[in-house]
Amino acid sequence: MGVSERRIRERLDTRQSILATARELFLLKGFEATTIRNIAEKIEYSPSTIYQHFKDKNEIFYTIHSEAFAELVRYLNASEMHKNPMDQLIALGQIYIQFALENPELYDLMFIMEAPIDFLNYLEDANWIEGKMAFDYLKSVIANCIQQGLIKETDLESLSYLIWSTVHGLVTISIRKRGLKIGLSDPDTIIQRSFAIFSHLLVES
Amino acid sequence: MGVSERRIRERLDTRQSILATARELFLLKGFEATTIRNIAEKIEYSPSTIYQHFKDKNEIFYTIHSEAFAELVRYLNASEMHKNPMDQLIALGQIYIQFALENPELYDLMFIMEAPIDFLNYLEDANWIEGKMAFDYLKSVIANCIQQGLIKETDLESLSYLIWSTVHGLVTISIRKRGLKIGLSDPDTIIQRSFAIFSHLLVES
DNA sequence: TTTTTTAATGAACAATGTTCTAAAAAAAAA
DNA sequence: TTTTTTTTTAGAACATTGTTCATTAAAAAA
Repeated sequence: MGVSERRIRERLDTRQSILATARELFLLKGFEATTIRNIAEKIEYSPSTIYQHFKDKNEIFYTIHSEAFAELVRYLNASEMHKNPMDQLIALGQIYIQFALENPELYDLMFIMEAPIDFLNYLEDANWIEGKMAFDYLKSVIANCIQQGLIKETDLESLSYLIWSTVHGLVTISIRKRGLKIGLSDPDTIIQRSFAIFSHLLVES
Repeated sequence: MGVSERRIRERLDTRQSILATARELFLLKGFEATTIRNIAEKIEYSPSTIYQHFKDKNEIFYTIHSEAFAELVRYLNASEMHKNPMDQLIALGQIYIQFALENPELYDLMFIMEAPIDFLNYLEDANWIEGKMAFDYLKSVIANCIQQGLIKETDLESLSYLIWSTVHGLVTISIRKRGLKIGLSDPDTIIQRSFAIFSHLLVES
């Protein structure tokens, strides 16, 4: 009897349409401005139906957040064209910045907003697997650099965290509008220029 | 007639009590959980009264945000005990990190949250003077380092932005809880360890 | 056909920021 | 002192929000 299979499929379909609509509205109007009723209206269901698929609003956006990591990984994969791990590391940083600036709302969801990550606290023993995997990948590339003597050996974890923090800081100042109205000579290129300096610091160490 | 003076004084008093209460509740419960009605109840006025002193909720918290910069400056002043500008620069970074970790909600208001800074967009030709002044101060210290040959000469603006971004990134990953549940060996010291590496990169460049 | 399980809804709740009109209080004028 | 004007405060109201819950509709199983 394929009847229960169909029902499962249908259930998954509405779940997917909830997510797709939530994502669309979120990218268009932001997290707070995207309401459950907005989503419900667009998929032609009542608001209550959404709560049969997701515990609350945070869970919806945590799910989108997770899917966004697949997108980031697609971006980051382009770095593997470089054989030299130092080149790859720098490419990784540039691509990370590119992703953040091209998808500021998604980046927000992934690395800045509290709401989606608070959902993790609701689960017990929940690890942030998407973040952990991305960070582990960064660590592995840096480990290669150290192994080949391209970077002076230091604590791998600290150095990785530093590099992540630096690119994260560069893009979040911009995303949260703290770089504007501060008297920069050329606000549009400041991130690239700063990252270039950081790259030199790393290479020449 | 000191009557109008008294009225002005009284008006300022209630304004101050609004701010003090808003700040108190904000530090206790956060921005969203601090409601206009909360504040009104605590100062024993009706909610509408608050709107005679502030345009909206964002303006209240923009004001608190501005006052918080005075607190940050108090912290940063301690760096002037160092005569060597390189020592001062590193102290500056450490103090900045200390301020952020000791006052995460204030830091949030100052450098992460959109709401208070969106208030600036409401004004025309408004500059973010608090942020600009702090950034200019950082630039001046770095300029001293370059002048004394302690840092290889590069673009002052980019380097300043890089250093700010790095410490900003270090603390915001922590404040927005992205450093947890990522498998760090010692999450409590990762910021210090990473900043130490960054300091070495700067000194040895 | 009847029973049982599942899905979906609509109404309702409590809370929010904000506005607007009416009342109260205070100051100024008569 | 009484009246008028101005300022201050309050209270009700509005439109929204996330979320819940009892009820209805639909589908599947018996």
